[in-house]
Amino acid sequence: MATRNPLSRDRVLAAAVALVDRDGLPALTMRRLAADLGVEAMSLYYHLPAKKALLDGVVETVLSEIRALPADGGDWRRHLREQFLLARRVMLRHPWAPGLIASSTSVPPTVYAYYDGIVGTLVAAGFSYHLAHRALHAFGSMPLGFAQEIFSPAAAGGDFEPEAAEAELAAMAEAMPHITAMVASEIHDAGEATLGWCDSQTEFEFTLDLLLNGLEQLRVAV
Amino acid sequence: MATRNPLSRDRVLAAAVALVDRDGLPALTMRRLAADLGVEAMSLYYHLPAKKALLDGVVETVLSEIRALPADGGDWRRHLREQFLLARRVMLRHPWAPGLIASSTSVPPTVYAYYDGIVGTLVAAGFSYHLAHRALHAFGSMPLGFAQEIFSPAAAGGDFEPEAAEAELAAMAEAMPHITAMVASEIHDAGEATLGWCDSQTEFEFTLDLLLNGLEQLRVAV
DNA sequence: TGATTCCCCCTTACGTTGTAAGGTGAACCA
DNA sequence: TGGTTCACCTTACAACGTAAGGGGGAATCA
Repeated sequence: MATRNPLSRDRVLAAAVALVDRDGLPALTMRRLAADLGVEAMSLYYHLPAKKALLDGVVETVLSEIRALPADGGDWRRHLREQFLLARRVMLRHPWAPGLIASSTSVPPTVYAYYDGIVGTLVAAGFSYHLAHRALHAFGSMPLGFAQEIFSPAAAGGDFEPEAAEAELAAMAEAMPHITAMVASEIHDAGEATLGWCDSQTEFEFTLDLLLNGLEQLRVAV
Repeated sequence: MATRNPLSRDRVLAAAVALVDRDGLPALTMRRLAADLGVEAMSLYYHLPAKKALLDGVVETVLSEIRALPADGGDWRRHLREQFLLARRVMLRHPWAPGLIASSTSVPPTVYAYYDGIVGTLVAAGFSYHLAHRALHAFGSMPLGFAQEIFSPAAAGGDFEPEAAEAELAAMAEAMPHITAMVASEIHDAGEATLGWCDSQTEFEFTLDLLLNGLEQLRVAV
């Protein structure tokens, strides 16, 4: 029956990513992953030393989808903007990845090389190493395509009005008048293309431009 | 002996926070927590429905340490800056909390009230609701006292040179020349008060001011 | 006072998890 | 041909969260 195709670290990791994409992160157990590969759980340990290594490998696999844009001579802001938005599309394909990346302790080596390119872009644009360093920290996780926000799209936005009774809603409005007014104002002004009331793509780009423009001002101020 | 002091949700949560502060998040199991309280594991289920509720409660307990500053009439930037730095001190007391908060799905109600005060500060300073909304997203997790960065203090910074062989270090320098130069430059310029080469307090304040100043410009531009 | 109820904690047990220890057959190399 | 190595398997264990139900002491009610 078919060819005798032995496992490999890469095949295991690819299957793991596919599994998590399909059934979510909690579904990634050694036994289920092995079953997907037509194998017993302990067989995975020949290719990976432990579950932690599996998770690290999954992170590494997802991050490898982020390709570094070649340096063009143009505006550094435009370049990094495109780079980060490109990374963001990778994260949208694997919505569970930001959480996993944030919880993983070590940073894979490929990420260092990736960040090196960003620093290169900055210094080529006239940034001092000192300011480039600050900029890296200020970007936070944006170079990898996500901003770690407290209000996840699922938690906020959708759940605001649906299942709340009218009395609760009134109490809520009294307890937090400003947020209530803000939501009302935003819903009123929205109207057109916005999907819900929190377009994470728009928020991402807004924050990104805020940082890029702020850094540009610091750059020329020297 | 002593007095017959029954458990309560609050006592359980307080013990849980103490346990995690002492032994780390993975040590928080129902059995260990019960043992700390001189009780059997299943007894906890009388006060909490499940482990998830325990974790939510722990998050809630930590966040309750963050007190909202009373609104003063002064500069909004100064006010929010103090507020966020005050929140940061809470997180420094519980370094595991950011990770737990980020991984928790729902946002406790107290946080909504807290964010309401921030929106109030912004609109009182002349922000439109629209811009205040954007600002909230841009702040990310800073109102709670932390910025989710990829390079954790433990991962980067310290581990850069200690255990690397000279050959590896040279290869690393070749593979990522910009970061290498940046580190060298920063170490050279540091000298004085900075602890290591990544003062997270300084980075936090830098990013915070970058956002505050950028938002101020957008505010007056309208 | 005696009976009942409720509160608070306990014992036992189950399924699932990651993984240590060691076995097994095929392929390969001497 | 006999040993070594590879790739996978079987078995087993400790620790996890938690479902099910028991028990005893205090409070409440007749």
